[in-house]
Amino acid sequence: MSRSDLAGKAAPPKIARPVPLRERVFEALLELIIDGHLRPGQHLAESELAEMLGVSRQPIREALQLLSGEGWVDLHPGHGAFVHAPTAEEADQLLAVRALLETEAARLAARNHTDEGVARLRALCSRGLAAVEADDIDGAVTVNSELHATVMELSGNAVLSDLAAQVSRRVRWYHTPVARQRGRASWEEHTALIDAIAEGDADRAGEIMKDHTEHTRHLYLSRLGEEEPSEPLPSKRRKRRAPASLGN
Amino acid sequence: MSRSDLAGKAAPPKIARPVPLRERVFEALLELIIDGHLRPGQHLAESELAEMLGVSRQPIREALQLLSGEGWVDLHPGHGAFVHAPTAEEADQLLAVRALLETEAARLAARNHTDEGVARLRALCSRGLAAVEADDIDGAVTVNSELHATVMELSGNAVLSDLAAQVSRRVRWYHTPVARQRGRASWEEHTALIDAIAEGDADRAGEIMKDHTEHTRHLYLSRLGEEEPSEPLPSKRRKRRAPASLGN
DNA sequence: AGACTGTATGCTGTAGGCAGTTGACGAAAA
DNA sequence: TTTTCGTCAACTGCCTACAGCATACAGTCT
Repeated sequence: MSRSDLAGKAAPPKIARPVPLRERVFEALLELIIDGHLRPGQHLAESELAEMLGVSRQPIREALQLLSGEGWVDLHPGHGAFVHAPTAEEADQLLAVRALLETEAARLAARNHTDEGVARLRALCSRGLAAVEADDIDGAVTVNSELHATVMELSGNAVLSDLAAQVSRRVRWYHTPVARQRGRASWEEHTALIDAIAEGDADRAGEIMKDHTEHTRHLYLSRLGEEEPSEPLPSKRRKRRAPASLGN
Repeated sequence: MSRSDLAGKAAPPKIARPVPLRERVFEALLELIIDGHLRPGQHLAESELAEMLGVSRQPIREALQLLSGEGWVDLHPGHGAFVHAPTAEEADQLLAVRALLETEAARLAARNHTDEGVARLRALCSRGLAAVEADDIDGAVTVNSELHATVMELSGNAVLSDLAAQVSRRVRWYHTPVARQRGRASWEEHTALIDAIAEGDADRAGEIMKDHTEHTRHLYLSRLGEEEPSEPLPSKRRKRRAPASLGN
């Protein structure tokens, strides 16, 4: 039976699903935000974006709401969307939460480790080291994300994985410039992490991951201190409110 | 000057901002889902909902996307929205993540504790105990949520708080029936937790919160085992695919 | 001159409508 | 009887249009 053969074989690469327009708009706007073309605090008029991207307002609206859900833009009812203005305090909190989630994931991954999973991790680690040797920063960052995502997957907790994915995406906003400085050291820590996971040593894996993420966190904070000496400590909690009327 | 008088006085209760329709639709649909009027796996046709609620399709769409973002419905491009079918495995993972986030929040809250914050916690605890004594389950659940939310707030990490809020809302889907059984014990643990926070003992606060959340988690799992003896262990990972599998 | 009010403009929120696609049912052929 | 193809209905995705509100400006009155 030709039919059952097809049904039995295919499926994995969920073939040919035309990507909804709202998601392409989402990606486009996200890139514009990360690139800095749309600057923090800037008001995003739907009509304007619609004309700019050559689509109607509807997909724009939906994309903006997706972006709002992930914290990239702030939605003020009746006033529209504004590019989220990340504060030093928020970045710190984000990195702290990431550390927490990743640590737990490493612990769980060590507990549920499989040969196949460890092999995938080692493969990614090799690729990452190669990228660093070749001075390919973007590649290294990408592989780094994949590796952390894989650890998440191996944790076996899908909910944890989803949450961490959200957080990681936001973290990558600040992460790229830091990656250069971390360089090799980061990947040596990865190797140690994988060893711990392979041995099923949950506590050690968690500890390594915690140190690993805290390293990047502190590196980020120190970098920030150099660049913006005016606000070295995340103390001021200035809520940026865009329209005047919402002010008080 | 009459003007400055007015400006100086009012403001606190952010007067009369007409709630966007999509949010009211969101609430309405959420209630329908939790109530069980919309059953897991059910297909949600936009036109149908629009007519049912007496609004246009647009706010329905936006509400569905909000619901999707929080995991209440699954959105399949080209096929529409389906009420999410929670599995035992997912519930367990959700409760595990909640435990993780709450534990960290308790630790941070203890570190940043203030007299004012502790006072608020104690007030909530009293209200909760009163509700339990009066056999007011719904009230107890509400106060319980407020208390946990307050601990989150006192942690000082807004990102952590947002994530936990998401998770908690989903947890409450299963939580209500369990609350009855937890009863008094839960609130005694709360009291101990607040004491630890008041003393600034981060480790103890974290430990208590961990035990506290794990208690409810295990209670939920054991309850589940009684009701659905066919699936006592969260082992089967059956990925439910909406369009095709609606047949079975 | 300063403050207040009326008007105008731009935006968001919502509605309605059209085209493309998907899935199902039924009819015809093997 | 089973398989396959054609037709049809329903729904989603997207676009356009309108109403309500907020803000900004200008004119007028004190």
